[in-house]
Amino acid sequence: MKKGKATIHDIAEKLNTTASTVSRALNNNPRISDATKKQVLKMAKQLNYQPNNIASALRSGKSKLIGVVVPTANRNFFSSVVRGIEEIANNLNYKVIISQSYEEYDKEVDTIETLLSARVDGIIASIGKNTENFEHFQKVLDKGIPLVLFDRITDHLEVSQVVIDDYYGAYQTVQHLIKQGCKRIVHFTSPKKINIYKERLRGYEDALKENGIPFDPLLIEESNMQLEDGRQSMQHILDKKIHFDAVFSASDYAVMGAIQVLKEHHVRIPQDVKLAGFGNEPFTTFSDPSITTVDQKSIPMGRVTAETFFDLLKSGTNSVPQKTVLKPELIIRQSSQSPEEYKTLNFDQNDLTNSSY
Amino acid sequence: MKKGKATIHDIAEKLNTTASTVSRALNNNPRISDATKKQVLKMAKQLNYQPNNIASALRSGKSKLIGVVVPTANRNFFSSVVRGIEEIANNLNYKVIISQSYEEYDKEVDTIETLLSARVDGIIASIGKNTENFEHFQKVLDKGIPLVLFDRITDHLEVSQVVIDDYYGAYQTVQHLIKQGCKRIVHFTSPKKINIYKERLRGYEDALKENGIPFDPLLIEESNMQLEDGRQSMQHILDKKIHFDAVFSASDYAVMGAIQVLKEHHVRIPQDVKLAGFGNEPFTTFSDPSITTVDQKSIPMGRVTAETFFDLLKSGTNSVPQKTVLKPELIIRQSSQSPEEYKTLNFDQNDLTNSSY
DNA sequence: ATATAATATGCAATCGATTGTACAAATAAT
DNA sequence: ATTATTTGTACAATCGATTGCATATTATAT
Repeated sequence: MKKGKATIHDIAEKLNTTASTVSRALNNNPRISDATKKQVLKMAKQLNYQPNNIASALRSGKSKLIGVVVPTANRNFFSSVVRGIEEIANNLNYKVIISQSYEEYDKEVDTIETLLSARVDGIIASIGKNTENFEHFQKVLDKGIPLVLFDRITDHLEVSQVVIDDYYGAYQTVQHLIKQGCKRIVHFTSPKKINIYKERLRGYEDALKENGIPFDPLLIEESNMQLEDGRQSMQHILDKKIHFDAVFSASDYAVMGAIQVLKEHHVRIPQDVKLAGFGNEPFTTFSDPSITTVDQKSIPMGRVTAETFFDLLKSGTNSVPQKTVLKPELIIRQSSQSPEEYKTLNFDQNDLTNSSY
Repeated sequence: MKKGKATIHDIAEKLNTTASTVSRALNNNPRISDATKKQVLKMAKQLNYQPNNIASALRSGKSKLIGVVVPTANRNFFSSVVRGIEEIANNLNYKVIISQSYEEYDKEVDTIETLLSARVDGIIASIGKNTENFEHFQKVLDKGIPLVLFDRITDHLEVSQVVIDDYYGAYQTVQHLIKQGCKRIVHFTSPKKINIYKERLRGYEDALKENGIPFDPLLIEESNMQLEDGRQSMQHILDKKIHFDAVFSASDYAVMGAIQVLKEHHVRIPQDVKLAGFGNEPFTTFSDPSITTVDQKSIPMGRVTAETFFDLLKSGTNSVPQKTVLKPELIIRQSSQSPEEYKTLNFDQNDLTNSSY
């Protein structure tokens, strides 16, 4: 029916006024009388007017878009952070463009480029595992475009950051395992020494030290820490007949793999070996046994990240980079302690062929 | 160092030519000589020129943005579809804005509004469970903006759609369970009779009929089909001492819950009860036992959806809506048949307190 | 050599909203 | 009543790229 979309000019014409007045009225500019505002609003509704954000963005230089770069949206942690960010952003009338880097450096660079040319007002990002060069982020900073990093951060940039205390989370977890009587604790970590894995390793080491348990490099398994990697790491430990009584994995996925392998070898969990992961992925609750893990406070992290971002947006780039550290929470489940019903399950113990642990 | 970003005017000035020539050169317009093009490209690089998509969008009416609405990005299926869409879109130099409706009707309406005012060139969506009114989508169609629906569709709109053959997937699964000897097959479905659940139920019914097995309403459990719902449904069946030997759930999450409850009652899987889900969520591979399920061909679905979308974009809205149906794939795992190693696990059978199945 | 066609480039309007400045009307101050 | 002040609107430039049309240049045909 109606032809092209209505513009402020159409509204102005109908009202025998000008576009500038209409614009100001719509933006609730104090210089416009209430009477005119009311008229304009009414006519806008009548004409089914929808503001053209593109035009507005061009003129004002503000797109009201913010780009969020995550390694993958398909991870509870990241999608929850995004949800937290969206919450805040939408309240402020900003829209969020989610881009995935898929842990690929090239994709990440591309994606930043894309967001910049989409003229986002700022960028929130978590760095991919394989990123070792940060020029693309530096470029963002150089252009004076607000940038906030969360979780996967780097020291190579002067930028606001929001992280959890990975050190503390790991430390608490290992302390817990030790309290459960474990002394030979395997640690799954990544060869990529990005901040989160470095910190978790440090927490592991310090907890051992504090309890007078010697650090044994044989207990450290490096991998990409997906499920399959966890399987291989576990298998590797078993094959080498390394004595161990617990596993602390920097990733929930890897610990899941380890559990599978242990089960296949009829190792009892948690009686013979206790395990803990990191991340509180949903499957850790419904795995059998359920998995002790560290919750990363994803939604709060999203909110805090967004708040940091909007502070930055307001204050301009001159403000000093802020680093916020959130406390993670250790969530103790079956895999690291023996609840009653579990003890009654009575797995067949004759099948314990591997006696090295 | 460099002040404001370079524009085509800056390039033109340096080259002693005009913005229009530069614009055409950058867009590889055949009316510009190769020599000039080369010069322009070189100068663009030199000035670190970055096209202003906003300006381009305003003038051309094409934002090169496409909006994708999913109930939640935090589901393997949806994030994979998005990945498929991105693949195609990025190749064509389009960017994807992902929006999540979180299965909330209001959010969905809002999100569509937001995308429209961001002036996306079109929308790809999967409808939330609670959406029963489709005016917001109709509005998109009325504006002549390309719209394609995938997976969660509706008959209330004349719109291009991409789905898998849910009927076929369910039918195959139930046939499989019957071949395994099952005759009393519980079905978990949703009270929301959206297309996918209707079709899966139909497949279930037809498979039974074809095998001369009577349909028993007592075996149908309706819920929201999250993990907890699956637990409750299973518990409900057990409490009512309804005889059954299999569960076919329209959701992987619900079947996971069912498995937990069955285990708690020391029901042996798959010896006593066989189970199958739908969706091929990652956890179905590493659950114990691993879960038979239906793969929804998410990446291909994403690709096909994107292709359908871009066809529509090219041909204009006058083209007839297309419906594409992809074949899903039944993936048989431990939960529905007895592999060798499983038989040797020897769960304690004395604990079978519930003898009603 | 002149007309015709083909090729390459420039001019200027345009997309729709924003905003600094100018101006008119209304109100207040003298 | 006249000037000063406030209040409300209008004018016109602007953001940066695109594009129909005009024009200049070169190549081809006659």
